[in-house]
Amino acid sequence: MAKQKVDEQLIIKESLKLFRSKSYHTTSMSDIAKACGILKGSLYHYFSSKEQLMMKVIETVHKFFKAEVFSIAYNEGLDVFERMEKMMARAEKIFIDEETGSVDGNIGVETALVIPEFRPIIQAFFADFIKAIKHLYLSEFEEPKANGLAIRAVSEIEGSLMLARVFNDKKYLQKTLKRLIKRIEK
Amino acid sequence: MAKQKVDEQLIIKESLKLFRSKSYHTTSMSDIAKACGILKGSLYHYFSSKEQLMMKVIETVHKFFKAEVFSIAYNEGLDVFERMEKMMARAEKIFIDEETGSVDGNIGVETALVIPEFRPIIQAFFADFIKAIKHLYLSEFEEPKANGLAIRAVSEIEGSLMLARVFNDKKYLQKTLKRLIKRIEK
Amino acid sequence: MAKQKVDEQLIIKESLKLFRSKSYHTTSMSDIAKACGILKGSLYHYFSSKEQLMMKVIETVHKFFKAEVFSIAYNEGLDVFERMEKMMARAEKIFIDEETGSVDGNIGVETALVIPEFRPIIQAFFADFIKAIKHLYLSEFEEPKANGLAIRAVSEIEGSLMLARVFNDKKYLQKTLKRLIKRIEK
Amino acid sequence: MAKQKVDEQLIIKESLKLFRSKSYHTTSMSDIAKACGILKGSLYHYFSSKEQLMMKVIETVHKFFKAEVFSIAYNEGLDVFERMEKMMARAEKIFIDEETGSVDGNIGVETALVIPEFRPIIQAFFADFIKAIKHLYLSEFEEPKANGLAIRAVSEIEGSLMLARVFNDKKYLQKTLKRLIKRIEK
DNA sequence: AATGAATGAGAATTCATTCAT
DNA sequence: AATGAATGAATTCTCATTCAT
Repeated sequence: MAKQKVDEQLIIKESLKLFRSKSYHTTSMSDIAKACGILKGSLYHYFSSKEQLMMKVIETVHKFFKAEVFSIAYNEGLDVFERMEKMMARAEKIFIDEETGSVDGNIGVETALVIPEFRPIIQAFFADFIKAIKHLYLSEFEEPKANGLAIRAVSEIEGSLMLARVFNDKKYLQKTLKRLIKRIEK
Repeated sequence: MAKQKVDEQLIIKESLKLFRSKSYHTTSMSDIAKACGILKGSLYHYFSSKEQLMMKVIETVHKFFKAEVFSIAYNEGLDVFERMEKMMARAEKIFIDEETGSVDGNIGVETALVIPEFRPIIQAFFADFIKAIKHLYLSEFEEPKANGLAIRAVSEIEGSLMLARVFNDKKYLQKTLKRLIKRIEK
Repeated sequence: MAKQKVDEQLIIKESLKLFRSKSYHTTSMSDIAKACGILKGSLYHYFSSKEQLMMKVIETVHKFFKAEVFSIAYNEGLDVFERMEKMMARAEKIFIDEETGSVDGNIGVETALVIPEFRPIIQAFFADFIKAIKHLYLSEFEEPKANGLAIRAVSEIEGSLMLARVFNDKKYLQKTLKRLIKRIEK
Repeated sequence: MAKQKVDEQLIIKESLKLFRSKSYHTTSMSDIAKACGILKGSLYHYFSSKEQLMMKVIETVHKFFKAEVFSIAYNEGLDVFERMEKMMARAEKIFIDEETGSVDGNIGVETALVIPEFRPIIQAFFADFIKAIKHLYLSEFEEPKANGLAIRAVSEIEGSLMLARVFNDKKYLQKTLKRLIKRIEK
């Protein structure tokens, strides 16, 4: 590791890692500070509270998915099937830790929901997720149908993500992603 | 027998309520004691630790689902469609709080991933869930196919449960359950 | 073990074992109850408090040493050397656990001294210990000298008992006891 | 540097006082914090646990004895008798509280037998104590004899320390120390 | 006598946060 | 910006003791 210049981005990156693997509640500010190579007190120069930090983390994830995953759905240069294929491939890469092969959580959505402040940003994330997939289905289906299919797709992804974590087996997720791609083909 | 204010069952019941609405980590032993009308220390008469208590809670939920939900899948007195219909109806009732209409968290899933001791019991729960649904699919499909469909069904249920919580709208769950019933029909 | 009829004596016996191996402060009433095969609350039928129990334990040890060890010093049927020899042999047997060969503490005198109520009974014990040895020395030495030698002997025994425990090696004690016997011989 | 009320050394010093007068088990972290003028939680800035603190305390005592007492035995500038005399005088000053005149407990000996982590450090302390006295005896006696005499000397010191505490009378210790000095003379 | 549920005070420890330097 | 000492409230857990049955 290079001698890290600590900045907001680094803190968010390290927090995300910890929140994903250990969940929000079992990650302490101390853990985060240690991961960043600074002291606990110094975190408060960048973020006024742990909740604030978490919100920035969720927003960052949201932006990242927007730029790296959801955007693919709107890429006019590819056909619908190609877009779905690419999107699912990208999502897979993000959800599965390249080094360990283990499946990382979605920042512990379940736990996060306990804190009301987090709800709107989590909602925004999933709304965009659904919207992107719906955009693809709209090429083939009418409005209410396309929306339902998108919700179902996101449900399947999130549910299989959970099973993958519970059983410590990325296959659960991978099969779902493949199935979703095929479903477009028809 | 001595003066008896509470018993194991009451503590488990109150803990379950709290764990479902507030999550494991944000529920303190103090909260539980208060809900039971006893003092913190008295809880340790019944359960040697918070983790122990949580395990009993998960086991209780597991047993309850076995008796009240999964068992329906094996009821030879009904046809396969009726069984699925009944099962989903029963699950719906359990997942949705009758009084508030809000969707409760799926106890422990989050913690299972953080506290290793919980993992096996959570796995057992989902294994039984998948098995029950697979049993229904086996009337129509061969072994590997039936298993895949069951995993997919559980994924959809869990994923839509999550969306229902995120958006505070039970419809997400209800639509999924209905869809699963219809899927059998065909 | 035969089905123990619980009585004061049994409780004292089991407490002594625990206090000697684990010390007063790290032995809980629960530990004692368990060792006796009864419930915590039942202990209070026999002893009004943990301190009360400890006092009875010390007194019992005192009486036991009086009857089994110190009395030997006053046995006119033996010569002084024989008495010392027998006394030390008896003490050795008591201090060293026959089964494990490990050296048991003196009910944790150090710890016990923290509680003022225990002091007089502990003093009485050591006063009698010194008196018995002094009685032997009086056959050869005058009053102040005999007393000094006895105090020194008890110091050596207690000090080497401590070293034996610290180094987990009964040799420290055994050598001291042998030396004390030889010292009489001259 | 930040606002500084206490430092590691102060905490160790205050802990030592308390452990010596009240023993490890009856001294709470709260007691220590109070003695240092800080809050309980702040102690954990300096020591990660009570056991850790105790270990540092024992080590500090050990170092102190090494520098202030045991070192005297190796002082080539003095003859053997002078060294023993000085060493015993120094030890006396340490064992007897100057203000109260009472004999303080020998920190940790009791706990060493109950908390396994402490045993090695307590053993190291006594090994060094024996070694120092043995060094003096080696000027007059051969190897095995010198060792035996040193062990005996330490036994006498520790045993009389205990009697001094039991009878609340420093004479027990003082006489032993004097006797040990005289024993060299001959 | 015995039970065992309940108490209530107190233990060690954790942690988000503040703030003087 | 950064430090790191200090806070103070909360957390899990322990334990001697009480008492209705």
